[in-house]
Amino acid sequence: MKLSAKVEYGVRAMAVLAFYYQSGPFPLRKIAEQENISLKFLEHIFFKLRTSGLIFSMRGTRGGYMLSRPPAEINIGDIVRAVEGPITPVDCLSENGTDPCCHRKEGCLTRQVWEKLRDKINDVLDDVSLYELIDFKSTHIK
Amino acid sequence: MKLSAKVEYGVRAMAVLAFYYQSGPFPLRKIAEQENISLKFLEHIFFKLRTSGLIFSMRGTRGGYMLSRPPAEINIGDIVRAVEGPITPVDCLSENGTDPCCHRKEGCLTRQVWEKLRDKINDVLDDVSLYELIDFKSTHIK
DNA sequence: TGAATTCCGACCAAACAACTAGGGTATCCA
DNA sequence: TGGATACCCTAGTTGTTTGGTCGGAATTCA
Repeated sequence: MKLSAKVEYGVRAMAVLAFYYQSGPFPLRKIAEQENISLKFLEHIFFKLRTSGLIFSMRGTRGGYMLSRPPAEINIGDIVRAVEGPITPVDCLSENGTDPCCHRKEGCLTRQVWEKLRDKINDVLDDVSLYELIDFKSTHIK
Repeated sequence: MKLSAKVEYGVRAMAVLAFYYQSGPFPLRKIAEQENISLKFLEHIFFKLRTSGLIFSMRGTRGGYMLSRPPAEINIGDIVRAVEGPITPVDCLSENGTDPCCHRKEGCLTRQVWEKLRDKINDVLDDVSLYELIDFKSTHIK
């Protein structure tokens, strides 16, 4: 029941982008330095974030990444799902019906528990936006 | 963000024990057959369930396992934590303070999100007891 | 005794996670 | 135009976890 390091890094990196939103494209190298994350590793994460449409990129000497929506419109759940894929506490809930547990949708006793769990996890993660994250920072740190 | 197969098996096996509660010790081999789980693998799982105090065992020819409390007093969260250990969405939340994220408890922006996530997961899992699981079965299947 | 059962430690193979390496390509600016 | 910078892509490496097996010892009961 763990999130991966990729997700942690992804969220922290996106928080940086949120903080510098409206300052033009922000280079990955700086994020890597600020957050002490391997640049090469971050590249992989940002590939997923970009193909998920959460950010866009600009190449060249003054290039970098930018959020494609305002921080208030990007929530943690978006980032988690972009980096890790859809949240499925047990394989039984994913759509490829190749597992023996789910022959009978009615008969799987535990299924409804896992469904509720999945929904609640999504709820929590979708309830916090990047804006709230950096707003907390501004209030308590700066 | 996945539960392990151990947890799935553990919950299903505990549901069987709940169903045969008050019928004396129930042998692991029968559970393995009913639920189509490797007996040897189940042994590992039941070691954890036993040392966590959720079940007790009786050796010998008519031995087996029994719930140590009524089904209504054992919830899914108990089983998950017994088999997988405490739920910690990110390592940052576990108590060994060896990670770089948590020098400053106040400054970790994302920490409160993960804390809320952890709490909600526990809430969902603690909200369903074995009794409710097998009661659902009795109502809809039998 | 012998069969059925729990208990216990070691072992193993495959998958996964967390990086790392290194080059390729596009773009920008001077 | 040319070099600097940044993004893009493939693949390998290393260590841990997961899921599972094996063999055997201890215990109980008929």
